[in-house]
Amino acid sequence: MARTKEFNEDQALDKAIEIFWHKGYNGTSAQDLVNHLGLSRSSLYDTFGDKQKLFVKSLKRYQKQNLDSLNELFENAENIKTALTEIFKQAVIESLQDRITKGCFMVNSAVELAMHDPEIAKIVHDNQKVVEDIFCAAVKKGQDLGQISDRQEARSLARFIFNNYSGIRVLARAGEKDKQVYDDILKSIFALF
Amino acid sequence: MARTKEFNEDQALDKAIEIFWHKGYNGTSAQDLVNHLGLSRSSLYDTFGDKQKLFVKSLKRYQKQNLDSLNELFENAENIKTALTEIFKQAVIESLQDRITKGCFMVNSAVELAMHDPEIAKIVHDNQKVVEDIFCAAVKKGQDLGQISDRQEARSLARFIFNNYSGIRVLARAGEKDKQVYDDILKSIFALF
DNA sequence: AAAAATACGGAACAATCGTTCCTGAATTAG
DNA sequence: CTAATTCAGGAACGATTGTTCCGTATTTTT
Repeated sequence: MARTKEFNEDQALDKAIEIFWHKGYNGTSAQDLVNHLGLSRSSLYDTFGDKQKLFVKSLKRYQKQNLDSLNELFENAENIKTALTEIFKQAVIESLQDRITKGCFMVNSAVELAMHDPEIAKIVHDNQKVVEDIFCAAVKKGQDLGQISDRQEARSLARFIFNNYSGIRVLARAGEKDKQVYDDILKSIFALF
Repeated sequence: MARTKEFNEDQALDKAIEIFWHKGYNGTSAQDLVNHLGLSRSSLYDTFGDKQKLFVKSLKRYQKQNLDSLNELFENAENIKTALTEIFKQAVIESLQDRITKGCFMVNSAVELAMHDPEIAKIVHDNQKVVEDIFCAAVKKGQDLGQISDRQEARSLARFIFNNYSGIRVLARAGEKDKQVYDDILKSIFALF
């Protein structure tokens, strides 16, 4: 008996990801959301509750999207070391080409909010754990296949990779546009494998 | 013929650093500043102009303090590799012991503001350049003294070090309290030297 | 002592914040 | 058609935002 929803909730969430990613939580106003999502104030609050709930939902969706593509990458990878370089090279490409560089939504949120919002802190921490596990499994596989040096323990390498990924995303967020800087970092990172 | 200032401007700036570091720019209200600095609203605005100017002054002071201690560390260092490990170990100690972990004020500011405030972007970028140069000079010296492997170029290693330092500070800001995580990262980093 | 200058606390500002509510139009199912 | 539900738009909410201003107290210099 009801009118059907005219907007796609997931599409709206994708829009929310965009603007929260770009401006941060505190930097995004309710008016920004109305403008960017194309929803009315009322629809927005009826659908998502409030700003914090919308943010959490956006961040979780972003996380899922990234984890999915990360898993897919490693599943289809013949060479693990190549796959790892692809991840970093992709991050570099995004950092250089984005006219407005947004870095990583998860990293940005961790820095801005993890200390002050326990719910965000949990998401960030879970994400770290899961990504680390994915890296760790991949490294192990790579070591078994003789594609990655086993002079370092897989867990240790995984954490190291995660750390450098965060660093590069911060660099991007800070607006670094010199490809050589990224390439130098990558060169050092992969000297370890 | 004038009354003298009753508060120390530098001490007030140190207080401002504390609260901006903890809560971020957008997360810190004028009332927060009044409460934490112990100044009246009027004195605060008379002395520092406005919130943005106060933030810029705070960040610059923080930068100077850090650069000074960084330079001092390397000047007095007999062994460069040891000095580098000290820097990271110190960051880890701070990350673990701080009941409320604040990460690095410069990294936090880069993530929150560099995209949206050109003045902050310039500070962040300058800082990156200067720190990178300090690291680079130190690495070169270390390589000359045979304390650091010269399989990697100094500039590349310097950027790599900077990147990992950023990463660790993000990890701290995200609330990571597991020492093993940091130690694993450090182990990988210094396997390269 | 008089005059000049500054710090102070607090009132007050307009603007914006996130949020709620109301109205009327649109669309669906029975 | 009727009833039910959701839409959009905008008015309005109280709270908080960053900022300004004023009156008074305090201190310094002449």
